[in-house]
Amino acid sequence: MTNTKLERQIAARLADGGVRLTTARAAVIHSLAAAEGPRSAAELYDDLSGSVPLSSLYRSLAVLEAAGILDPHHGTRGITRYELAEWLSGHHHHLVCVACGAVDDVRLSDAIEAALEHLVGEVTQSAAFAAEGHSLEIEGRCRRCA
Amino acid sequence: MTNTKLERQIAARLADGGVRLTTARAAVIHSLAAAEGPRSAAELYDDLSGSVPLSSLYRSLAVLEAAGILDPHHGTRGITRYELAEWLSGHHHHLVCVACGAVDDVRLSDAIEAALEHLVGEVTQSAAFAAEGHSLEIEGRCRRCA
DNA sequence: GTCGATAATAGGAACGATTCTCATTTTCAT
DNA sequence: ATGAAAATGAGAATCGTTCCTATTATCGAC
Ligand SMILES: [Mn+2]
Ligand SMILES: [Mn+2]
Ligand SMILES: [Zn+2]
Ligand SMILES: [Zn+2]
Repeated sequence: MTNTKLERQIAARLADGGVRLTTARAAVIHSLAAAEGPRSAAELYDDLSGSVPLSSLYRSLAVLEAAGILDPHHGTRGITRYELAEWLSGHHHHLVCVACGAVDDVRLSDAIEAALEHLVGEVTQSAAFAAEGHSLEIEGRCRRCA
Repeated sequence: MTNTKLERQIAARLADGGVRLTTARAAVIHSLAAAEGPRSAAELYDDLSGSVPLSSLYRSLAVLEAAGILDPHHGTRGITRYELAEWLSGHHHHLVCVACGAVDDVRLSDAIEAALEHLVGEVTQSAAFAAEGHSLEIEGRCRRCA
């Protein structure tokens, strides 16, 4: 009965919403926790060797997103990838490969992140827009596609 | 025979690639040039009152993207929106409404944009990643959804 | 522990955005 | 005007995703 901090946080949040942590949902969460970037339904289906049917997988993803456990990320070719929500994984940004579409996480140093938040604040002061968050995507070529 | 600078730039680029500037393609470009943010195929179909069939519209968008005239933007619910490429419209960023999905352009001041580029440079120096561009999306609520 | 209410699952049908196919039409250079 | 190449339009096909429904698992009350 391992109980990491992450698992406890997730269990608590799900219990809060009256959502059950089933084995399929736990499997999805473990795959995503181990991943180095957001994963699509198809990729997770592979990761889980098809042990969770696609329809159930999609439902799990929707439920976990609604519960605030996962955040969706809309990438190339209309494919949605999911990752642990930032309150679980920490705030970060993405390196997106323009050649293969792979997405890797990148964490900014505190100084850089602070500077970025400052920029966002300055931008939205003028616009009639209530900012709630930001995401910086750096586009380029990954190792393999370099 | 109006010939704005934008039209001349586009005509030249298309000629370069042996791509014809047909009336349908010109109509798409005019709609996008007038828009205040990226537009989806369905939205353009509306803008053009169905005068360009959907299949042709999609083909036009693909051709214009391949020619470097348009840039795709992948948003919520697997919907791709297109806008004029930045070498035509100028570099800018986006305000994305988390409620309705609307996307508006936002241009950063030179000072802020320079600071942002500096941040991106610092980030990618460490990562094994050849950065080619960046996009900052500010998420929040638009006027209507506030 | 059993029971009933409620939540979750599996499988497939249905859906919507996008792409493909192909016969016809338009365009351009000659 | 003529022929080659490019573009079009209508619909079929594809693909990611969502919906439906009958069945099964889970939880709390007894
Ligand atoms: Mn991430
Ligand atoms: Mn834009
Ligand atoms: Zn790559
Ligand atoms: Zn809105």
